[in-house]
Order: sequence, then C-alpha cells, then structure tokens
Amino acid sequence: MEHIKKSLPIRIEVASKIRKAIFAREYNAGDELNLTAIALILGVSRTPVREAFQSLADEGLITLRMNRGAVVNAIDRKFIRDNFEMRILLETEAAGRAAHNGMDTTDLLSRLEVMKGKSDIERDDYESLNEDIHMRIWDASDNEKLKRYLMGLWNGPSTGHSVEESSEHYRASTLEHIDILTAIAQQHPQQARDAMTAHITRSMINILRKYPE
Amino acid sequence: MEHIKKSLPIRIEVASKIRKAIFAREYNAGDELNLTAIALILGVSRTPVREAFQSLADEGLITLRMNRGAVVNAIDRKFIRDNFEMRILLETEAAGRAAHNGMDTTDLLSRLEVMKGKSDIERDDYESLNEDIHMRIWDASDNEKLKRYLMGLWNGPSTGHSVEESSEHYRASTLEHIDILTAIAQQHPQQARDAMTAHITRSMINILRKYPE
DNA sequence: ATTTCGTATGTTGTATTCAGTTTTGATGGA
DNA sequence: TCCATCAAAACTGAATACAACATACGAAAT
Repeated sequence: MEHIKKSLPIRIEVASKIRKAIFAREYNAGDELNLTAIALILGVSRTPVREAFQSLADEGLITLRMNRGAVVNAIDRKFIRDNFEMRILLETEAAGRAAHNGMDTTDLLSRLEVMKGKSDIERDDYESLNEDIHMRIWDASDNEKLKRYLMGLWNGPSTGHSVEESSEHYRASTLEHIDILTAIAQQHPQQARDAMTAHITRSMINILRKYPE
Repeated sequence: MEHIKKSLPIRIEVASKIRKAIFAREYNAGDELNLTAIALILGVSRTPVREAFQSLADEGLITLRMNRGAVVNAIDRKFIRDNFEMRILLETEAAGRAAHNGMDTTDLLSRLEVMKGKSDIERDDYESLNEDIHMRIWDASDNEKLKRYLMGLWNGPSTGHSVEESSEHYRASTLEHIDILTAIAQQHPQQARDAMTAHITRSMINILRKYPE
C-alpha cells in the first residue's frame, strides 16, 4: 500500500514554492518574475504558474501589471508589521469569540501539559500542536470569514513557515497557549483576548528582531 | 472619439458578473456552476472563467471540488452576518487608526454638508461619496493588509452592490458619515471607532431585514 | 435481488497554441 | 551626440487542445 499522498492542485504547490522563495530572499523587492522561466524551472506549464501569481498578488506578495509581468513587493518591516497587526486583531477576536461560544479544550490542554514537561521542545512537535490550537480556536469562533482570513495569514510572514524560532520561544509560547486555552475553558472572553494579544505581540517583536534596519 | 474604456482583465469582469448573479439569486445554494456553459454564455474562453471561479472561491461564494465542479454556497443570514461582523471589526479599526494618524477631512466634510442639505438624495450620488469616504479612511489607516481586506469586503453582501437602499438610509448614513469624519478630524480615535461601529451595525440590521427567516 | 466490476460520459486540470501589447534595439536624421 | 521612429523580439492574456479524474450506468455474477 502506498502513501496516502493527497496530491494538491499544481497551482497550490507552485504558489507555495514561490512564496517560500520570496520569504527566503531568493527574490527581492522589485525583481520581475518571469512566468515562462518559472514554468520551465518547475517543470510545469505556464497556466498553473499564472494562477499561482494571482494568488500571490492577492496575498500582497507580488504585483501584477497588465501585460507587463509580475514584480516582487518589499517584504520589509512594515509589511511584516502590517501582517502581524492584522493577525493580532483577528486572532484576538477569534479567541474572544471562542471563549464566548464555549470550546472543548481538554485534549489540547493535556497535550500542552506534556509539552510543558519536556526538557527540550522540537520544532515539528511545537508547530504541529501550535497549528492545532490556533485552528481549533478559529473553528470555535464560528465566523467563516474570520476563519478564512486567519487561514490566509497562516501562510504569511507571521508564522513559523517563514523563519526558524528558538527553543526559548517554543517554551514561552507553550505557556502562553496554556493561558489562552485556560481562559477559553473558563469562558472568560476578555481574559482570552488579552492572552492572545500578548502571545502574538511577543511573537511579532521576536520576529521583527530578525529583520533589522 | 471613443469611450476611455479602461479594459479590465476578462477574469475580473467575469467574476463580477457571476458575483452579481449569485447575489441576485439567479444561482442558489447548491447549484452547480458549469464552467464550459458559463464560458459559452459570456462569449469568452474557459480560462478566464476558471480564474474567476478561483477568486469567487477565495471570497467564499462558491466551493471548488477537485474535478467535480463548483457549487454555490449559501448566501444566508449567517453568511451576511459573518461578512458584516468582519466589516464592523475592520472598518472600526481603520477609523480608529485614521483618527490616530491624522487625515484631511475638509473636502469630504464639505461634500457631506452639501448632501445633507439636499431634499432628496440619489443613489449614485450617495454611493460615489460613500465609496470616497470609506476608501480615504482605509488609506489613512496606513496598513496595507487592512486596506486589502476592506477592499475585498466591498464586493461582498454588505454594500450597496448587492441591494438597493432606501432614501431614508442614505439620509441616516450621511449623518453618520459626518459623525465619523468629525471624530477623525478631531483626532478622537475612540469616538471615531464608536461612530463607525454604529454606522455599519445599523447598515447590517437594515440589510438583514431584507433576508428574512 | 443485490453487489461488483468495468465501461462510458462528462467535467475539470494542465498543456499548448494564438494573438495582442510592451519593450528593446537599431537606424536614420537633426 | 542625441533624439525620434520603426521593426523585431519577448512576454503576457486569452483561446483551444489534450489528458486525467470522478461519477453514473449497466451487465454479469453470486
């Protein structure tokens, strides 16, 4: 039996690769992306690359100029801050709604306790639980549009997808996650909001440190 | 001399037409959209229709099922409320930021005074000024991501694009716009936020009335 | 009668071709 | 030398062609 390899549409994978390349500074602000060249490099036709371009333009990573190709936008401190500020606003809103609506947090909290007990936290373990926590909160917010926005921001510069974090960060985040989920479990919206705001704000400061100037 | 018709990409116009048709209930929840058929009807090829589908899926209006076509999502009260709640959250944030950052409101306020004096407010006049006001506030918020989200919501069910409004509504909105811009002019963020929240909340209630059950 | 397997059909995902626009670069004149 | 003009190359937007996937239907077997 083979791997249950769920093959995504090519346009999605192409978008991921280009996105990663932009965050990795392989492309820089002002660079023109050659549709044909990228299709050749990736070994696909121009169509899915074109569709990926449109997604990336929606995300604000590139700009599409009619008949004149795509240029990479600046991934500078302002871009990162703008993204983070939206994540603060929306994740905080989601946390408050989750606390208000009620959400089962027992399994997540027990997984957090296990992680808290570990002497060393590995990146993959952290990221996996991190994703589960946030997505469960989005679900509990019970607003499809909010969920959709947060899903989109997850591909942005404000998550572990873009930069490696320190073990210190993982430990601090774990404690913050416990704060957030505890507040949600107790159905204290304002407390949940405050905890989430603190969580993502610290994360922002942490990441902005890596983008000097 | 011909019209200075700035021709947008076909995919944009196609998306607009389908969006309008969905809001007009020409398509209903669960309906399957036939890519080829729509391309034929609109007299374009499948490519731009396909790209339009992807945009509409991003907006949450339709769902793309791999190899199984697109289905129209329910434009029910929850959908409208979800959209409006996000608009309240984001427009309020933008108004607060605009007040904080400072924004020149003189021209907009004088246009509002003229409109306030009119005995009868026409739809196009109102919509034109309405759009100018909101977009100027978005600009003044100085957050690109926020601006982008609000731009997207403008195509949603929470603006005049989807339903006709009463003259009464235009008059009430005009007064509310004056409140908002006055607060911004005086650089009172909280006051601006409150005024914006009230403005869009009333608009939501007004539109939800037209979607009974 | 029910279930399973295989084929047929329709629809999408991807590739390729076509057409129109923008850019580039050369050429000629001031 | 500098500028304008025009042709050719390159690239994108749109149209068409091709391939793969999923569902539906029907026949055969239990």
